[in-house]
Amino acid sequence: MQSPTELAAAYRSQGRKLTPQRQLLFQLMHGNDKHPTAEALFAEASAQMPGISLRTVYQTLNELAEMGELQFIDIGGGATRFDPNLDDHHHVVCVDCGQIRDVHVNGTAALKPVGIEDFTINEIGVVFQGVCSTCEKSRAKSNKTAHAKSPALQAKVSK
Amino acid sequence: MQSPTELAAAYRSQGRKLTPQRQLLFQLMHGNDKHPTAEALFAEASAQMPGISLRTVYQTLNELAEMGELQFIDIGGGATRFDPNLDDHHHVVCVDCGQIRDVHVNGTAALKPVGIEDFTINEIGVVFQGVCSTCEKSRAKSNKTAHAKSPALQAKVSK
DNA sequence: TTTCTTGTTAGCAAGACTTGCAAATTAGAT
DNA sequence: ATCTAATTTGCAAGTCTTGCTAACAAGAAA
Repeated sequence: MQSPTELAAAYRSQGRKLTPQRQLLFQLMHGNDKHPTAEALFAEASAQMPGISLRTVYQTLNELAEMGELQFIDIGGGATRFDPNLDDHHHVVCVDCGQIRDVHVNGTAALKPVGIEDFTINEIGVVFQGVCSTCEKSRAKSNKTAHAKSPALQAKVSK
Repeated sequence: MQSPTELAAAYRSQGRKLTPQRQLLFQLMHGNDKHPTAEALFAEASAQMPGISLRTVYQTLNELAEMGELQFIDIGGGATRFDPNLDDHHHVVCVDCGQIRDVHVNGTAALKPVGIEDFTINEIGVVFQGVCSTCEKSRAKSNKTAHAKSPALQAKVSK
C-alpha cells in the first residue's frame, strides 16, 4: 500500500474525496503487518476518532482493495484479514494463537502443478501452518497435544 | 476420506451411531472432488433423502473433519468448502467461475520460507489462481478484462 | 422382541461477519 | 458563499454456521 500522502493524491485523481476517516485509515494501515480484521482496525480507529463507523472501515478497505492497494486474506476462522503488503510474499500462520506473519519464500517459481494444462495460472499463494515459539513454550507447560487446532483456526469448526 | 463401509466401522468403534443420514453423506462425499459447500451437499442429499436437515450436514462434516477424514478449504467467497481427498495435494482456483481443482504439486519440499526460525512448520498449502479454459473462451467472446475478479471470489468484496 | 440408554436429528433461534439502503453531512469545485 | 456529488452513519438485512432442545432412533441388554 502506498503512503498516506500518495494515497491522498491517488484518491483525488480518481475523483474520490479525502475525508478525515479515510486519512486515518490510511495511516493505520500503512506499513501495518498485523493483518488486522475490519473489527480490529475499527477498534484502533475508534480510539483516535470516536464515532467513526465500522461501515466506513469496511467501505474504505474495499476501496483500497479495488485500487489494488491491499489484499484480502482468508485462511478460515471467520473474519477476512487485510494485508497492505504488496511485495511478493506469503504467509505463516500459528495454528495456536492465530497470528499471521508475512514471509518471503524462495522456490515458488519452481513449483510445478501437475495436470492442469487447461488453466492459465496468474498467482500462487503459499500458506505455512505451524506453531510459533511463544505457543510452543506454553504447550510444553500445559502439555497440549501437538494436533490440537487453534481457537482461531477452528472457529468455524467447533466453536 | 475412507469408504462408506470403512467409515461405518470407524464410527461404531468410536461409539458413534450409524444413521441413514450419515451413511448417505458418506456416499456423497466419498471420492467427491467437487469441493462442495455445505449447502451444495445438502441439496444433493435432499434429493435422495427429503427432510434431511442442513444442520445434520454441517454436523456430519464437522465430525468427519475432527476424525481427520476431510479438510476444510477457505479461499474466500463466503462458504467453507469440503475436501475428502487426503492425499498430499493442493488447489487450483478459477477466479472466473470459482471452481476448485485438486492438483499434485512438485517442488513443495524445496520451498524455503525466510526469517521464521521461530516457527515450527507442520503443513504447507499452495493455491494457484488462474482461469480455466472454459472461462478463457467466454472471456475472449465477451471481451472481459483479464483482471476482473470472479463473482465467486469477490463475493465478500463487493457483492 | 421389548426395553433402555444415549447418541442424533430437525428446526428454529441466534451469533458472527459483511453489505444494502437512505438520510444527513461534508469535501471540493464554482 | 453556494452547490453538487461523494461520504459517512446507523440500522436493517443477508449469508453462513452454530447453539439449543424436544422428539426420535440406533444399538446394547434382557
